[in-house]
Amino acid sequence: MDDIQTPGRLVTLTDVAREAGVGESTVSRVLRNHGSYSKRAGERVAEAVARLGYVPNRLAGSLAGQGASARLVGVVIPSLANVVFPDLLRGLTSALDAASIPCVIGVSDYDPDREEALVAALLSWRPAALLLTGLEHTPGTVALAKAGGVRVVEMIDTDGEGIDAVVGFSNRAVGAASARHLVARGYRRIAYLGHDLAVDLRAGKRLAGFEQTLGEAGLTLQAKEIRLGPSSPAAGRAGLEALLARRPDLDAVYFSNDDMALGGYFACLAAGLAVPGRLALFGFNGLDFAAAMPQPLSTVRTPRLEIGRQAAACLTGDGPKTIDLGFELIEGATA
Amino acid sequence: MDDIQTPGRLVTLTDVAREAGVGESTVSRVLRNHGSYSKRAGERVAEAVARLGYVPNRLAGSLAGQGASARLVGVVIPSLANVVFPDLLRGLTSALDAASIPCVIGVSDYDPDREEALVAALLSWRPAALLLTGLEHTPGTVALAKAGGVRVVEMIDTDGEGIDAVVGFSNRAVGAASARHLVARGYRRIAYLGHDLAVDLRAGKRLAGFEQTLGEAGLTLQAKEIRLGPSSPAAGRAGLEALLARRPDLDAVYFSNDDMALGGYFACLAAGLAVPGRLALFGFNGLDFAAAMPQPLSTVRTPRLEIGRQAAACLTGDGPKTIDLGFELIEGATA
DNA sequence: AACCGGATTGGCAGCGCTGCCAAACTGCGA
DNA sequence: TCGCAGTTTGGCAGCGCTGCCAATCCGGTT
Repeated sequence: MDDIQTPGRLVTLTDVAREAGVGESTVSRVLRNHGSYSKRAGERVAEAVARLGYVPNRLAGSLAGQGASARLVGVVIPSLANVVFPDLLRGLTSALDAASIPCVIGVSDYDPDREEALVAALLSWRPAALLLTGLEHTPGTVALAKAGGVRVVEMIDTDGEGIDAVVGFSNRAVGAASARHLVARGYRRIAYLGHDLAVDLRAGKRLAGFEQTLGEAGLTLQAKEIRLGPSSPAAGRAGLEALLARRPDLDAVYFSNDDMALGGYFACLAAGLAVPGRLALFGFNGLDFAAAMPQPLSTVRTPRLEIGRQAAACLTGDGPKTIDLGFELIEGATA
Repeated sequence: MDDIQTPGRLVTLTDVAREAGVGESTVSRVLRNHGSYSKRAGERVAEAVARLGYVPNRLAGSLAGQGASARLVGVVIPSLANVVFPDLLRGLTSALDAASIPCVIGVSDYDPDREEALVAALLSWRPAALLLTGLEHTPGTVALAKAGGVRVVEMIDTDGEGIDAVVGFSNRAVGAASARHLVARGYRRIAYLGHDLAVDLRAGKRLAGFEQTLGEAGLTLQAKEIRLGPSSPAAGRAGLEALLARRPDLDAVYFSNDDMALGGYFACLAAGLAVPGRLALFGFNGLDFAAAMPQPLSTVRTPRLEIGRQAAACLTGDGPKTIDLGFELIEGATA
């Protein structure tokens, strides 16, 4: 009865077996509820576990188990600063928690090389699956992902070829729908206000779809304002002020996302510009605040949580390779 | 020269050793750059690794290594819906990435029992450290954390006793400072508008500090409006409308956070109430948008990223047990 | 030519667990 | 009483890696 644990030594399955007076295999069977064991054995093991405060070592378990892959998934996202990605994680974890599979996360800061490094690092934990953001990766990332022998799911973007499974929506289509909406409402002198496109490729795809549709309607983008750095209301406000100083005749602005649009709305409020009478505003994402604004923001709601959930669902079973979850245009009152 | 891998079998260190024509130990030494090896050995191993596309198995590495603890940290946060927690993770990952230590995350949904389950699950991966949110945990969580033999850091809140290390600020002090500000500005008929306090204990602590300071100034809270569910601009807007319907004579409202305050601001805009002339608004957190509003929001900026960074710093070395990072009151223009 | 200290190297046990197998046990009919 | 099929059990190899140790190598000495 040596209850005092040496600080460094944690309780092992062998300890539990000795304490319960059964074999190691029996303990293992009981703990995983796998294979058959007597009621008596189950009770003795449960008691011993409680008495010893045993916490299984999943490193060892995963190593020994078949396939040798751990019951955890690796997730690489470009940023945590943009609500979109926490929302994605939210959908993911809500679905994964049920199976008590934790996420190991890596943040790439929109840097493809960093993403590659993170993928290598995450694969070294032998995850059951790898979840990436977007479809654009370095050749090295693709090679690693393919050689890793794990299910790979690319989230958010469906405009292109995926490695394995893809869950998201078409950013091009979002841009196109946004343009159609503005054109239908009679706006003609339209500008774009966005954050850094070189790093946020999906925003670039939306803009491409937007411009193409504008072109098909015989219109051209009147101006394009790109603010360096991440998207934010502050960038949106400053950007809109700069844009209007350059082109006071604009009648509508398409923003790279709702954060930028909120800043634009603030700029209009501060300058006393009527929205949408004097200037129409159109966002992207359908964030919470958009509906609470004095004039609900015209935007496109993206199925962020649902993407996370479906991505989790992809991990088990072999559903379809590409799931397009679509999006919803919210008319709002700003455009 | 059997380059074709059987799908199921991944390249192991032994394969690399054979390919490079050296011993396993040498490969291990080269890969970890630990111990001494010749330049020639280093090159041969590097070539073999590249040729085979070897990705080390950290499950095995951690199991075999001394201490048997994995180079990853477990993080439990209550939610991903509130920007605060992604910000925390942001600070954490930015500091941890340098050491290429990934985070395994668990989301408790503000449920202490769920937190306990997550702690047990995370500990089974033998993380190098465990990061929790707040100071209130079930006895089981505390017992697990203490028995886990890992460094435990509790983030955000310093109002109480921690298990091991604590990094954050005093929520009571935030509430007190906010109250002092409103009182000094001459507001007397002050109300509180918050989200569910039973689950967000830190908001409760702020309110306690707020009410106490109000009392010391001879004032009482005129009304308290609690909206069920998570904080959001929509809840803030609806809440303020309800509050004003009940008590039209209020001259200031203290919000549980900036999201709620933004909703309140929208409500004022929509109702044509002058801010702060007719009604003053005071928030909490100092989010990005607060500074971009037509009238910058009066609020308290919390060091969220810094908490994450300092928490990461706590993991290595034994700094002080409690780090109070303070906060900054932003005067703004809404109170 | 024999010697020496340090740098470099490979073999192998063992981390904690699981999967496999054979042994032991059970109840029941012959 | 014995045998049999099914259930329950424990022993042990081995997952891929690291840490330890002893063996080997190297360059310069005596």
